Amino acid sequence: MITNKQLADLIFPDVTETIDDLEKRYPLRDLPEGAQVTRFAPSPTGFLHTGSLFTSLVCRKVASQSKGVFYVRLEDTDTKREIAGSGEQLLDQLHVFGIDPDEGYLGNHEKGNYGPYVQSKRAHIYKIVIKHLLEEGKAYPCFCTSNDLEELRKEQEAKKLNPGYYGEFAKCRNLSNEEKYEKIKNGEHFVIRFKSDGNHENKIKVSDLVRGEFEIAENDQDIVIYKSDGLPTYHFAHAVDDHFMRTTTVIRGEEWVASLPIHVQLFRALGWKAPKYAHLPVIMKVDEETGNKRKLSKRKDREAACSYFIEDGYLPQSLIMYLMTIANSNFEEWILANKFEHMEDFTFSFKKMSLEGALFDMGKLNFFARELLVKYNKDEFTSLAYDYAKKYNPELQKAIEFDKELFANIMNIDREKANPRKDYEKFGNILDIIGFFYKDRYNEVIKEPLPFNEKFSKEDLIEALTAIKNELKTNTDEQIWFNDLKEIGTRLNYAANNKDYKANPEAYKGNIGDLAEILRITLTGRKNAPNLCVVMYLLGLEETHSGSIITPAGPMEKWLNSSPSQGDIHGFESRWDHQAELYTNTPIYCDGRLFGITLDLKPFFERRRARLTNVKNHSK
RNA sequence: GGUCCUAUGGAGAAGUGGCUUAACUCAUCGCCCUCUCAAGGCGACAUUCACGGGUUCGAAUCCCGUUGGGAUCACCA
Repeated sequence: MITNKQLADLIFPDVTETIDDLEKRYPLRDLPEGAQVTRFAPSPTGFLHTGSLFTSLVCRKVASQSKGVFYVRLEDTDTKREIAGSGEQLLDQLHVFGIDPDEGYLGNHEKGNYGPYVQSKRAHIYKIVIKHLLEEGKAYPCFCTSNDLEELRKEQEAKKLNPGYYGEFAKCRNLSNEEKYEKIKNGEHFVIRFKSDGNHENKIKVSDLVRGEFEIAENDQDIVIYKSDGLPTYHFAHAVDDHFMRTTTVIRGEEWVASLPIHVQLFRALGWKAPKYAHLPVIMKVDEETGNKRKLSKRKDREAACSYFIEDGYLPQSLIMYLMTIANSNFEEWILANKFEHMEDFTFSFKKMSLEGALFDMGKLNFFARELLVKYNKDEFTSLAYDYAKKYNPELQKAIEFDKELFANIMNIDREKANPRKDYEKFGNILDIIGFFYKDRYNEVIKEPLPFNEKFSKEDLIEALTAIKNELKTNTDEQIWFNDLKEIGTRLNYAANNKDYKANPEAYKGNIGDLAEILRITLTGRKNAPNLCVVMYLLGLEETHSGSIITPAGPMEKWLNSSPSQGDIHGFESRWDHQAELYTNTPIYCDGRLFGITLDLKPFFERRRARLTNVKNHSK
């Protein structure tokens, strides 16, 4: 007659310690009343997922505000999926987002008295507990092969029964100790299963910090707790680790709700008090193919990886702020009232968390990101942008290094003032916005057809630009500059103010805004660009062509004197397709410059340095 | 398919039986301001809370059913 003890000794001959030893080695934590011990337990299988960042944010917050402990545990029991080095990376990324654990696995080292914090290094601990379970007859070795299990599943499917290893289907459960002993002696591969005493018909009450109480069927599956590779499965490791690491609050993704009965059962069988659970909703996105919501997917969605936001030049804090609005519905009002500052003072509550997974909202992220970025002065902003560019964006780095002061001045347009512009949400697309300042990016800027208002004919545009070219002078004084523009406008019959124009639109060609827009589009290639007066100054256009702003080179002159309807002068296709009814196939796009205007910026860039300082902002 | 969760506008949501002719934020649109672009100010955007029943003097709020969405059913976590 083989006893459980003998069987356990056969399987784990080296394990001599007991659960009591472990209890002593990992004593209860000495923490103030109400302190929560939370943990983030990632697998080293890749980069930090946005959902994981969300979870760890909540963990960090809950621990901090209760004066508890937040630690990281590496769950590396799946050796097949493990990606070398990703554990360290995970920690680095958390740090970038300002989430630093108090304890646990910290990448290059461990900290704390409840370790090891890497599961593969805890194998001996799991064995102690499993041996105990074996001795108590609450666990047993199972010799079924994957083929056996596959057949079992097919049989169950045919009979329309719940699939799995349970009750009468749990063949190895009924093996005698002699049989088990024999098989092990013979070197048969085995796993260890937990012997479930649950009944699928029974409902148990479970409680969740965000969902409240609900009922769920008892677990009747004899789940694997010890794999043939000698490592535990998640369920078992969770029970053991969170018990001995003295976790008070398990915060994890919603996908774990379904296995809660297993965990509850495990804790009960071990005679341990289960932690509190909080299952967080998953961040979703609408799938473009199906139109349905689905979990943010690392493979399909770039925003699923936290690194994307960093590489695109978002301030980490903006993502954190956005995630917090998902975490607590009252956060948004709070942070608005607090002018986007000191978000660490916000009190998080599980009750204010929505149960449904929110759709990731890029627009809202951008909103927070702009509000955050607008707080920096030009030098802070420039240095942040430069730090980013050096790491992730060589193009931007080149632009900044070309002339750092110029860059700072561009960034300063309408910045250091009461109601600053909010042009930038991230550093990654800055060049798309201000590329026109840089000569070597100019062709990029005018790649698309320029968005001139269709109400103006080509003749109107020529007239306006020619006048501007000849008469408008760059000025650091916005008032003078604009008066000049108005004068030109008035002469060409553009209403000097909007009221006049609105009162009698027929009497005018357009209003001064239209004229400014024509100039803006010509200079910048866009309908909205920073303050034009400053733009002109920074472009250094005043030094060319005896004070005129636009330098017409050969093609322009040629074109201005040619008839608009003749054929393809320079071999470029028409860029005016949107005005097809007027100018179909009219070749007015010359030498890579729209409208035949060659903005030959070279001299400006060569001579700019001297004039870069002292740019006035004339907004009140 | 079984089990669990869930359902308020384009998005995030407040709302727990009468205070709601449904807060607030983002987005969108409009107006105002203005000397352009912004910024700012103001306003519009769910006569209705997935649908169908019921309870009630009264329901977005409670109950039942239907439908939709999500999660989960591994020697993965």
